[in-house]
Amino acid sequence: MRSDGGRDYNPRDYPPVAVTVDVALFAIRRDELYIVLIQRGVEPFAGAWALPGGFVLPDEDLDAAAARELAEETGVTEDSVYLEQLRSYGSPGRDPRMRVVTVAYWGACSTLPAPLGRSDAAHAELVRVSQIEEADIELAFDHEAIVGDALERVRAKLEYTALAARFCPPEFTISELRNVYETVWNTKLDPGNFQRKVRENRSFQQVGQSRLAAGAEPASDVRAQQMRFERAEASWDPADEASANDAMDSSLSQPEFLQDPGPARPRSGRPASLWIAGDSDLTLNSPIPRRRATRKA
Amino acid sequence: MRSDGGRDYNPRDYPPVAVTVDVALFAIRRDELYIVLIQRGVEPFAGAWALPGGFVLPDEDLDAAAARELAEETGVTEDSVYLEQLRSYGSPGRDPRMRVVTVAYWGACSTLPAPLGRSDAAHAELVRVSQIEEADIELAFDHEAIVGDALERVRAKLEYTALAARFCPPEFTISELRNVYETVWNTKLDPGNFQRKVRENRSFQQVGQSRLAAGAEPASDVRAQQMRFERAEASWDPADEASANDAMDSSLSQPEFLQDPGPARPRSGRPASLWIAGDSDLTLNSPIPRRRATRKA
DNA sequence: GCAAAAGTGTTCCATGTACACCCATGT
DNA sequence: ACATGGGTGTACATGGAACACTTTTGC
Repeated sequence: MRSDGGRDYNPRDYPPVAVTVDVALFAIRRDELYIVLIQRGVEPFAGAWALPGGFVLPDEDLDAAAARELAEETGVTEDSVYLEQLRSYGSPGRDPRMRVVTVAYWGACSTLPAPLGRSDAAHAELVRVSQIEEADIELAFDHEAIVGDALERVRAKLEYTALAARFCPPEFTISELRNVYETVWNTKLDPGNFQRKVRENRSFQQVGQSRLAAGAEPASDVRAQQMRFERAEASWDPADEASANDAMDSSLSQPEFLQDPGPARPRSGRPASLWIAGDSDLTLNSPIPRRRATRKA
Repeated sequence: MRSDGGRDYNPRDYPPVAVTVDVALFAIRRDELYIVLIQRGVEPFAGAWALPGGFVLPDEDLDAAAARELAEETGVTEDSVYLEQLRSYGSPGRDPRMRVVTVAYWGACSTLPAPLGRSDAAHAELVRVSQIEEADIELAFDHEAIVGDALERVRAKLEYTALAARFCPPEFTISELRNVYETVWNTKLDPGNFQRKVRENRSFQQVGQSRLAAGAEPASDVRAQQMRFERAEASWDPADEASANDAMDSSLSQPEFLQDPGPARPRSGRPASLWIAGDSDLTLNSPIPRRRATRKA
C-alpha cells in the first residue's frame, strides 16, 4: 500500500471512515444494576436496543462528544454523571451501512432525586443489566460486546477506586455505599468490615456525625440528616430546581426515567452518618476487598 | 445539529475524520525498559520521534491495522509481540493537518535472539523509556501522552497478569522473569519470595528441572538448557532461521535493532530451570505483590 | 418492644516481608 | 575457590474474614 514506512501520509488520502461515540451508562436502582438504552426506530436493528451515541462533530473532543450525545439522547446532563473512555470498536462489518469506528465510553450516575424533567429522550429507558447478561434482550450492532466490556471495567474499577460514590448522590450513608458494591458485584459484604474500610479511606469524607457518638450536640447534625432525607422524598421546590440546573444548558433536565421511585433507602433502622466523595478523584489508598469466600446469601 | 435523538443518522453525512493506529511497543534490554520509535522525516514534527502507526485500511480490523503498521514500519512481526488496545485519542488539534482520531495500542516483545534481518524500517530504533519520562526527547503529536498512558497500563497489567512473560523469549528462567518486573517497576524484588510466587502460579509452566533436585537424570534437562543458552549467543543456523520465519510474510524479518547484543543473561552462577508462559493467556491466579517498602538497592 | 441498621471489638488465618542459609555452576 | 544466582526454610507483621455484641431509630 504505502511504501514510505512512516507517518508521512497525505492527509487527503485517508480512507472513508466515520467516527462515533457510544455510552454505556450504569445506575443503581432498588438493589439492581441498570443501564441506559435507547430503542431504535429504524433499520438496521429497528426495534432493538442500542447504546446512546452518535457522530463526533468536526471540532469536538471525544469526551465532549460522548457527553453531548448522552445529553441529547437521554437528557442526562454532564454534571450528574461520571464518564470515562472504555475502548474503541472498529470491525469492518460492525455497521452494515458503512465503515464506522466507535469510541465507547462507560459511566456511572446516581439516580438523583431530580426535578421532574420533560425528557428529550427518543425512548431512553433503564434496562436491567441482568437481562442483557442473560441475553433476554437484543442489542443492536456490537453493543452487547461493548456492554460486556464496560461491565467488566466497572466491576474492576470499583475495587481500587472511589467509583462507587458516583453511583450515589453527593451525600450518602455508608450502607448506601456498601449497597453499590453489593449490587455491582452481586455479593454481600460484611457491614462491620466495610464500615472500617470506608472510614480509613481518605477518599471518602464524613459530613455529619454518627448518632452513636451523640447525645452531646444533636442539633446541627440531625438537621443535616433530616434535610438529606427530605430532599430525597419531599416534593420539589422551584427555587431548588433553578439552582440545580444552573451552569448547564437549561433546555435539558433530568429525565423522569432516572428518578428513584421511593424506598431503596433504609427501610427501618436509623439514618447514619453522611459521606461525600473526596477530592482524591478516583484512586483509593487501599482497595475494597473483593469477596473471596463469602457465604452470605 | 441533529434532532432525531437516536442512532438514525444518514451514513453519508459523516464528518470527515481519518482513523489511524499507533503502537507503543516496549522491550527490555540490559535491565532497561525501551520503546520502539520512528524518527520523522517530514513536517509536521520533522526530526521528532513518533510511534509507529498509520491509516486503518477500509476493510481492516483495528487490531490487524496495528499489527500491520508495526510490521511495515519496524519489521517486528506479529507472532513475536503481544499487542493490545490502549485507548483512543481524538482532540481536534492533535494533528495540525486534519482531524485524525487514533486508536493507540501497547505491546510487549521479547528481544529475541533473532536472525539478522534486513530491516525495512524507516529509521526505527529502541529508545530508553527513561529518556521520555525525563522529557529528554521530543515526541511528535500527542505521542508523549500516549506513551505515558501505555506505561501506566503496562505497569499495572504486570501485577495481575502474566504479561511479564511476553517480554521474555518462549523459554526463560525465573530470574529473567523477575528481571522484567524489576525493570518495569524500577524495584528490587526478593528472589526467594518471587520464586515461590511464580511456582504457585499455574500461568507459568516448568520445562526443564531444577539442577538442585538433580544427580538423577542430568541428561535431557541439561541438554535443554544448554540449547537455550546456545541459541542466545551462538552463531545462527540458516535452518533455524527458516523455521523462525515460517508462516509469516517472509519479506519481513526481525530488524537488527531488536537483537540483544550479549550478556544481559546470568553473568555467572548457573543456568536454572526453564519456564514457559502458560495457556491461561494473561490472567494470574494471584497477583505478583508490588513492592511496598522494599529497601534493597 | 421489636426489627433492622449503625458501629465496635476481637479472634483466626492467609499472605506478604525479610532474611538466613544451602546448592550448583561458570570463570 | 569463589562469586553469583538458584532455591528452601522460617519467623514476623499485616490485614482480611467471620462473628459476637451494643446502640440507635422507625414502626
